Order: sequence, then structure tokens, then C-alpha cells
Amino acid sequence: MEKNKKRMKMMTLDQMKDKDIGEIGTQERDKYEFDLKMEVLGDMIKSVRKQRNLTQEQLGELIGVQKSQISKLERNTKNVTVETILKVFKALKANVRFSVEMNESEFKVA
Amino acid sequence: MEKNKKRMKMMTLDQMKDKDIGEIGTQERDKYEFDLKMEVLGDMIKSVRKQRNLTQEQLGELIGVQKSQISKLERNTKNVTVETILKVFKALKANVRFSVEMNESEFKVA
DNA sequence: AAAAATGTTGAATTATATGGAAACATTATC
DNA sequence: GATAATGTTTCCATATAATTCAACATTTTT
Repeated sequence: MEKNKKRMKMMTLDQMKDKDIGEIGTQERDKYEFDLKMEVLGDMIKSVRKQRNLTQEQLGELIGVQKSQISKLERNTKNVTVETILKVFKALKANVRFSVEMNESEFKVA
Repeated sequence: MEKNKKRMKMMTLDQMKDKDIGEIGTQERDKYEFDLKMEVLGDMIKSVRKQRNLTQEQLGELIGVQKSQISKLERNTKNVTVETILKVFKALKANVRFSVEMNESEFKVA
């Protein structure tokens, strides 16, 4: 993260900003937050796809699935598999970063 | 990413370092890379759990699953669901970050 | 405003992730 | 090195993610 000055535009979601993860909320709150993240994930797919100027059908072809599947990935606030995420963004030639951080430590995963 | 100078230790995996995602490899290569990421993900769980000084059984209790399930998540190079990832790291009070970046743009998801 | 292109939805199917139980293996503790 | 604690594996059930097809809806183009 030192020399990562690659001048990037950041589209940070307000709702997604750092929050006290220590304080566990109610179950509804948890579900809400999960749905939010899933929704955002779908938005990301759509957003990147648009930037690549691809239709759902075209993206589907790249991956090997129907356009309906892409639509679902973009709109459904359902759960998703890591494999699916990687598959989609790979087709979109986008780099997926997944990291976990604790107090003082951060662990890069991909 | 500007004022993210929160002094963090980074455990970067050599194998995981930035690579040309534009150049799509063979299918075996793809699978290899996917397995790698899954393996690393498992390692992360284990690593954070250890830092929290928890046994698999204890972590399991926090989440509400058997220790065998934790073991599987840590060792299995299988696919995993986003919900599961979040659930585990939430129990570990660790913050999960997931982002997607293209050429010039980065999109924060969580 | 028709026609064509693109996106959405629902129902059904298939594949597979989640999970428990118990037996086994490994590692720590005495 | 026996005992206890921790982690692993296998077999199995259940839930649900991935996917298709086809009809429908929306948006874009002409």
C-alpha cells in the first residue's frame, strides 16, 4: 500500500464507510447490512460492465451463461459465491481485491 | 486511500502480488489461481483466529457451527459464499474489505 | 409509434456450499 | 508415553447458489 499511488478514482459508498465492527447489531441490522453489500456488489458488476460497453448478453457470452443470469447477479440481493465474483470480474478484466484487517494488522488475500 | 495511514502491518502473499489480469491464462491456470485464492482465504481465517487465541471449537461456538465446519473453511480449497466469509470474520471482529478496480477506477464495495 | 435491442422475472433443474456427527489424527500437557 | 485438547476427514442431509428457458418489460433506434 506504500507506492500504490496509481491515481485511482474512488467511488466510495457513504453507507459503507468504516463502522465499529465490534458492536454487533440486531439481527435485522445484520441482514440489512448484508443486503446492502450484496446490492452494492451487483451495482459494481453493472457499473463495470457499462464501462466496458458490454450488454448483459455479451458479458454472459464471455463467461458462458445466459443474459438472465447476469441480470440476476446485478439485481438480486442474494448471496453469491467467491468463484462467481471472480469469474465475472475476470471477464470484465477488473481486478478484485479482497482483504481482511484487524486492529493493527491487515492481511491481503487477493 | 489518501489518509489511510493507520499504520498497518501487511501480510502480503508473494503469489498474490499484482499480475496482469488482462492476459487470460489456460483453464488449468485459472483453476490453479482460483484454488490459490481459496487457499489463502482459508489461511486468513486460521491466521486471524490464532491471533484471537481461539480454537476452532470456540470460533464455531461464536458462529454457531461445529468445529469441523471451521476446519473445512480453513483447509478446504472449495468455493465459499460471501455470507460465510462475512459471518466468520465478523465473529473474529475483523474487517473485510472487498473492492474492484479497473484501469483508472476503483470501486469500493465493502 | 413500430421495431429491435436490451434487461427482468418466474418456474424449474442441477450443482454444490453449508452443516452435523462421529471416528480418526495430530499436537500439547502431564 | 498416556491423557487431554485440538484439528481433520468422511459420510450424509439439507439448503440454496447457479443456471436455463421463455415470456414479459423497458429502453433505444429508426
